[in-house]
Amino acid sequence: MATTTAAQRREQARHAYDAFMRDCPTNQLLGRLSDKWVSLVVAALSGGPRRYSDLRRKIAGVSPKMLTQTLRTLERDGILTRAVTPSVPVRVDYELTPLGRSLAGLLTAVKDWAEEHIEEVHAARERYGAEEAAAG
Amino acid sequence: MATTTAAQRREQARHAYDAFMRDCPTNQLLGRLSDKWVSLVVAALSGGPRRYSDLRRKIAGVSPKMLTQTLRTLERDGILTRAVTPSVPVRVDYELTPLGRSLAGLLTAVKDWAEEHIEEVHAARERYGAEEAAAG
DNA sequence: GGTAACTACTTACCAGAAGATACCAACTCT
DNA sequence: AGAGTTGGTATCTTCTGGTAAGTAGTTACC
Repeated sequence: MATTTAAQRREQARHAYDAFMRDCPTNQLLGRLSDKWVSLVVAALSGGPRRYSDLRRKIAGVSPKMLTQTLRTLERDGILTRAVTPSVPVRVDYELTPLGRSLAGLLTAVKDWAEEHIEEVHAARERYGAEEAAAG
Repeated sequence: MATTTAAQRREQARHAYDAFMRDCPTNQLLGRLSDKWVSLVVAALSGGPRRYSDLRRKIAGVSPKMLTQTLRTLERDGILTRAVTPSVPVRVDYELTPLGRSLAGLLTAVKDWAEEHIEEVHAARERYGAEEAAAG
């Protein structure tokens, strides 16, 4: 009976690592995931594969440097795949892996939260500013 | 019949804003939420109110500068409240607002994902490194 | 009475990361 | 021949985050 189910192993993993610890590798991983460009790239790819220039147009304001950098680290971490088609001109497609798709739901949820609650946040900022002025 | 339900207004809000746009305020908000310290602070407070030094101990490796900065912006944005008790020595409690609690679930989900999938990410990095060496 | 400790910060400094911009090579289209 | 497409580098400047030290107000200790 030395069998361990996938659920048990997941439960073990949850307790073996703690992102609150500075030297825990999950702390570093959380730092990578907590990135605006990561959120936007993963959200953009959640609808299906996209090309480099396609992502550049979709994610307004991203510089080629940051887009390439973000895509490379996400590829390295197994979140997405990079497929080069040696046509003319060359064509590069990016697509989420199953691992990436499991993450996409969570990151798009945060993005959607921002879109849904921006007005409450703005209202809070105005209240904060008013209190500051009254107190100052 | 000019009535609009809360659900309808939420739906409108979802379409009025687009975090992919550089100049959309939600893009900026997403940038604030996509922060390691924000994730850790909100996750730490999701279990109930905590004091400053309590947070400092819980979130290993955070500097007083970043902790204060993070707490101030989250207070300004209506995610948490700051309550000063003028005892001796002074005591400051931080607590999530209802808005903050609605966000906490999403951010702790990302943190939990990191803890659960760190080994898959490590495996992907090793594969990537091996391919690089073979190709290089 | 001096000084060490506790609280919750603030400030100054600097390395490294992020961002904007320009440029590249290869090819097609007009 | 000149402009436009592709998927990026290279470079320069600005900004952010980490480190380390200082601050204020009170109390406990010797």
